Amino acid sequence: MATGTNPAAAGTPQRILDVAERLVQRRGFNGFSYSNVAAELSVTNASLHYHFPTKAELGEALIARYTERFTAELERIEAGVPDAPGRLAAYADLYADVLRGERMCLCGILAAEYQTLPALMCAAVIRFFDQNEVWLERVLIKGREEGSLSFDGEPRSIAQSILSALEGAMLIARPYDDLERFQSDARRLLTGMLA
Amino acid sequence: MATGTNPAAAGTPQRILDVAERLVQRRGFNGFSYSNVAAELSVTNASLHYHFPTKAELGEALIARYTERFTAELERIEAGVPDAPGRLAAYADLYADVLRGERMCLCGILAAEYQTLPALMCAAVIRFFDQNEVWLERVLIKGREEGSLSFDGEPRSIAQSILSALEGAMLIARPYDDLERFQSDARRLLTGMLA
DNA sequence: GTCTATAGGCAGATAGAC
DNA sequence: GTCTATCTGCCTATAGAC
Repeated sequence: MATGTNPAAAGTPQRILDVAERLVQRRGFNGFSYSNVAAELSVTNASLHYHFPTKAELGEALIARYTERFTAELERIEAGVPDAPGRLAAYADLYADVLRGERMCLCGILAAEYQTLPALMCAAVIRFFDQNEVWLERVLIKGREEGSLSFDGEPRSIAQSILSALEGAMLIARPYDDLERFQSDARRLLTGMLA
Repeated sequence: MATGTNPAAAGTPQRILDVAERLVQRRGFNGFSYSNVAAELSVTNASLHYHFPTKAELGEALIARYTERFTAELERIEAGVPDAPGRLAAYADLYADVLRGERMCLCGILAAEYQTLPALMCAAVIRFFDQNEVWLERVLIKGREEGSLSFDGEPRSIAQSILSALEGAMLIARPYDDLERFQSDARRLLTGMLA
C-alpha cells in the first residue's frame, strides 16, 4: 500500500464516495443522508464522519473526484478520436453513459440545488462547467480550422449552448426514463447548431 | 365573497402557494420546509397544515396551479401572436421571465428531484411537460403548413428537443446568474433546429 | 478506523383550546 | 382558521471506548 494504511480499509473513502455519488446523482444533495450511505456500506454514521467530517466536505470531495474523472475521459477522447465531429459525438456519449446508470450529471443536479449548497460546492460546480466549456471550445475551434465543422458566432458561446442543451436533455429524459429520447435530442441539438 | 369564507382570510391558500412556489423554484422541493413558509407569512406551522395537510398535497397544488397559469399564458400567446416563429419566441420569453425572478421552472427543478417525489407529484410533472410538448407541436405544424417554419423530422420530436433545450438553458444560466446567457442559448437552439 | 451512545436541532404532522 | 403544545422521527455532528 502506497499510503501505508490498513489494506482492508484502504479503499473506504473511495467506497463512501462511490455510494454517495450514486445517491446524489439520483436523489440530489438534499435528498440523501449519511445514514443512507452508512446503511449501504454496513458501517455506522460516525464512521463516515471520520472520513468526511461534514456533509459539505463530502460534497466537495464528490465534485472534485467527478471532475477529475470527467477530465480524464475528455483527454481519452482527444487521444482516441481524431476528428472534431467524432469528439462531439463521443462527448454526448459520456452523458448517455451517465443516463444509462439512471443518473443525472452530478453537477447538473447540483445546479438545480445551487441556491442551497455550501459556497465551496458552488464554486466547484461552476469550475466543472467552465472546464467542459473550455474543452468544447477547443474542439469547435479545431473543427472549424480543419473544415469539419462550420458554425456562426463565438466558439465559446456555442460551447455553452451545447453544454446547456445536453444537461437539459438529461434532465428531461430521466423522468421519462427514456434513453432514446436523450440521444434523439442530443443528435438534433448538435447537428442543428453545427449545420 | 363567492366562497362565503372570512374575507380577511380568503386568500390564505393562495398566499401560501405564492410563498411555497417561490421557495421551491429557488431551493427545490427538498430544500424548503413548512417552517420557511410559515415564517414568511408570520403564521404558525400548524396553520399551514390546516390548508395543506401534507407536504405532498402542497406540492400537488403547486404543480396544478403552475400548470394552469402556464397553460393560460400559452393560450394568450396563441391569441395575441399570429405567426409561428413569433409564438416560439414568446414561448422562450416565458422562460426568461421565470429566470428574471431568479427562479427555475417549477417542473424543471422538480424533474431534478424526481426520484424523491411522491407518486402524484411525479405524474403531474410529466403532464406539465406533455402539455408543453403538445402546444409546441401544434405551433410547429402550423408553421410548417404556413411556410414560416421548416424542419426535418416529426414535429413532436422537435417539440421535445425545444423543451429540453430551454429547460437546460435555464438550469445552467441560473448558477451563473446570467439572463443573457439564457437568451443567447435559447436563440441559438431555436434557430438551429428550425434552420 | 470503527464502534456505542448521545447531543441538539429541525423535519412533517396532530390534538385540542380559542 | 389560527393558535399553543407536543409527538415522533430523522438529520448532522461529536465524545470517548475499543
